[in-house]
Amino acid sequence: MATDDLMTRALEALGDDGPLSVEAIHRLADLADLPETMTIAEVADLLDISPHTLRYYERAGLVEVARDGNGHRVYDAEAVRRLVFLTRMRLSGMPMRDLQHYISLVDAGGHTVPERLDVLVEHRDTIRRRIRELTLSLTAVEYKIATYGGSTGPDVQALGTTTGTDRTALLDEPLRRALPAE
Amino acid sequence: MATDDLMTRALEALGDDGPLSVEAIHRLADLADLPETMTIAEVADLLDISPHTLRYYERAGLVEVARDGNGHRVYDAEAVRRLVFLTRMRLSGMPMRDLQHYISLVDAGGHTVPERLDVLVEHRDTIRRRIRELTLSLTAVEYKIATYGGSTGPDVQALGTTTGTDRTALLDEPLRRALPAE
DNA sequence: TTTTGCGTTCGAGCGCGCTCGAAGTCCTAG
DNA sequence: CTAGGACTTCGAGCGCGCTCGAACGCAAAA
Repeated sequence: MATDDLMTRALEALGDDGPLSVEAIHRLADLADLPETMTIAEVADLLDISPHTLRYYERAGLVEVARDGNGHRVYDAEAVRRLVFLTRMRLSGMPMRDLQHYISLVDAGGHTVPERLDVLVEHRDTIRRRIRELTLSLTAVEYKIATYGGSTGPDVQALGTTTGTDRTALLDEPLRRALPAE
Repeated sequence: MATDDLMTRALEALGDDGPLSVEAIHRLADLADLPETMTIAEVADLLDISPHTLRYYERAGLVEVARDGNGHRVYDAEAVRRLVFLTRMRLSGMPMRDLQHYISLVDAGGHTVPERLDVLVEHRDTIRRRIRELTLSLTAVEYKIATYGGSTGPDVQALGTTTGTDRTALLDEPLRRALPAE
């Protein structure tokens, strides 16, 4: 049930639009059939990050990667899955530090599950806060665009008198109006 | 009408919750009655940034601030409004560079309005993309929390076999399931 | 055989957005 | 008269997350 909720939300998130989401879908769909092993270039390509970054993550202790006869990295499916996770977390704004902490918990064994949950829950809340902030900003920017663009429209009235020079340019009335006091 | 939409969305954004939004409301409400002039400490307080940062923004050419007899900064209402805008933009992730560009357009006069609109529209799209990304990440994290936490629940079945060691710890099946291949 | 290309390690460097410290000025309270 | 505190300028430093370059190794293609 909770699961259904999540699925629904995920689908909603993709609802309208664009190339970015399509890529995302592909990435995720491909997770189903990962090759046994991959080269650094392949993984970099899959995750859309540079080989440099992959080496950096390894140096940072986020993942261990075996070498072949030539000393080249060989990423097995588990390493790739971990990197998918790490990349997603980075993208969602989790700092390297926290990721290192989390990974150290994972590597420490199953008894750290509760602590891992704490980390995840905290991060979840951080993401939620961020989304709220961005939604607010988005509203402000959209309002500004609307009042700028529709100079002929009725919205302009809402801004009050214009002083000839660019007083409306940075005006922040939008949210003052959009958000009733309290 | 478009305006009503925006108001609605803004209110929705505040719907559930917390202290952060409450602060936001206060900040915005206060915009209505700004004092004629303010000191750096007052502005810093209002915007919840440090005096250091305010000086930095000035050095960066984002705002001009007059001095009093003692060489102390005196922020007039317009400067404060601009700083409110700037702070909001920074919070929403607009880089200093873009802000500098935007401000240079504002200072260049009214004929740059179309170009300013371009900047705003682009930033709006950036924010939207970011929100989508975060929403996706949020779903993933929530799913992981759900499957971790409800170890006794039915959700665990969805994860497939556990291999004793921590294979599920970083498993990314959530989105593979949540997002049908397409 | 030489070149091309993909990989390796190591350490340094960079871009961003602050953040801080030093040294000085000025006003006010005790 | 002195001490405290809030301010000034200036330049340096920092934390983050990469990003890059140098010098090298190996292997398949020309």
